Amino acid sequence: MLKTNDYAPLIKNALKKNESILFSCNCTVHYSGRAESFLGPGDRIVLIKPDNTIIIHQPTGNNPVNYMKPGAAIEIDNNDKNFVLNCKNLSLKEYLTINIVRIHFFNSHRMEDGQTIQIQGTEKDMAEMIYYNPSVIEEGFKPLSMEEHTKYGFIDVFGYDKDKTLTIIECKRYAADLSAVQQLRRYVEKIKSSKGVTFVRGILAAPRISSNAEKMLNDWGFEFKALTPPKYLEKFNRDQKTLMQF
Amino acid sequence: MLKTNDYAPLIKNALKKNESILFSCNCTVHYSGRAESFLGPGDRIVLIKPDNTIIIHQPTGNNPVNYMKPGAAIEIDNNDKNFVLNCKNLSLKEYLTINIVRIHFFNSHRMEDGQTIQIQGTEKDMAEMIYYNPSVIEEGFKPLSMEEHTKYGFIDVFGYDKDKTLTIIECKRYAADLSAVQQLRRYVEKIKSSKGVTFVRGILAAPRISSNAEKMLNDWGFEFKALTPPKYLEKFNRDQKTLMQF
DNA sequence: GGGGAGAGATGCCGC
DNA sequence: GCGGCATTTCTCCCC
Repeated sequence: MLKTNDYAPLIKNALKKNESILFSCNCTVHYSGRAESFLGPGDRIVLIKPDNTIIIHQPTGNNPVNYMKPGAAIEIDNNDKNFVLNCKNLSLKEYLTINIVRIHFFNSHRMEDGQTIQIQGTEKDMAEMIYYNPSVIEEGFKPLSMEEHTKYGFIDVFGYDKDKTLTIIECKRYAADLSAVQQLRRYVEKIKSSKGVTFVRGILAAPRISSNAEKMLNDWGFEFKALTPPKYLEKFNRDQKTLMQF
Repeated sequence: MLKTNDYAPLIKNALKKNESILFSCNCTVHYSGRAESFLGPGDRIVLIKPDNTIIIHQPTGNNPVNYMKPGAAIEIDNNDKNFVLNCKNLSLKEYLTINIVRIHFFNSHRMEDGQTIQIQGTEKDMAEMIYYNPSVIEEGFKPLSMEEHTKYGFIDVFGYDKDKTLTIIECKRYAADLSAVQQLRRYVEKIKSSKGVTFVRGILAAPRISSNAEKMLNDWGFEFKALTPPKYLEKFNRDQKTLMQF
């Protein structure tokens, strides 16, 4: 049975060998950086990755209670009284201190993973759907550009309607809120002033829109188009549903 | 040496006993819900909490590559060919499938933790600092309310300046951007129309402001006040700095 | 549950 | 590094 202090060389060795370190312990945690935080004593799971990411989880909840972004320097301050992990990110001016009382279990091992996650159903997928199938907005809509990073902002879809009126479409993959309306308003105003035209159509495309946002949208003369981001894996999804007997 | 399939009863037993489960495995992951995702084969760490949170980490990066929020139902589909964790959250219509090829290590244990993290240096701390020390904004400023949820919106600080002009202060703990200016603009316009006054001062208080945001702020006749959120633990921070020999 | 807004937001891309 | 913006954002709070 290892004593808490005995884990120091294990951690040092694992860090040197670029292993992932996983342990459970009773500890307190201090953080100082963009904000300040303190977490009193309790059992937590600590994950240290080969890129020196540090993630601390309590036994409930989706999010880590404390963490350090990749690239932290990790020092072990180990003596008869204390077992402390001092983590610093000098460029971000962030400091994390884990005071470890007892380690419940410890593991370190090398991980091999070259995969990148593939995600679909994003806002960009929505913009592409509109660009290649402009009739989902309305008949006669002719897109000119998509995902354009101009000095006027990042405009999702930009084109002319059947009456050759300049039209800006802002996509949201989730329910559109007040800030989405204001984003659209910002783009419309910038395009109006830069092109020197008095009217530009603004369309907010999203699965739905909040009541207050819809009111503001109408006040500003913009339009809402109900549209859901495409999920190309839906075939898989249906298969899964069969498999999992939903 | 356990075979991959042998872990099924271990997981079932740990779930029943409300233990936290930690394992490392080679797996593929499918997600379907708000979006769709697929992650090809590789080594990952899987954390399953007693509240049925599921978190999957790759060997690099701060954020989990896949996850399910607390409350997921977990089923084990285990036979000679496959070892699969099927996770569903019916109310959120989210589904996560982990196809496990090999388990590298496994641990489950009970965790005790009743602590809540204490954080300081938030936007609310900024608003309180202004409310109780209004001279940090300017001499003569008299705050009337703080953190007020009115039908006009959530206004950080609201009061009168030395000339008895209605003044709205929007706080940001980080660099103020375009959306912060538009948020202030929204509040000012709402208060103007609801109070029937022609002029309301708008002040954006933040550590700094982006160049474009400052331009928009000036265009709309608002003001910027450089202000940093207070960090009450700074004494601790200084001690830490000494301890850690920065 | 919806709506609004903060967060130690994080992460990505473009300049 | 800054800026602008999406995110399976997450979380909290109020109505």
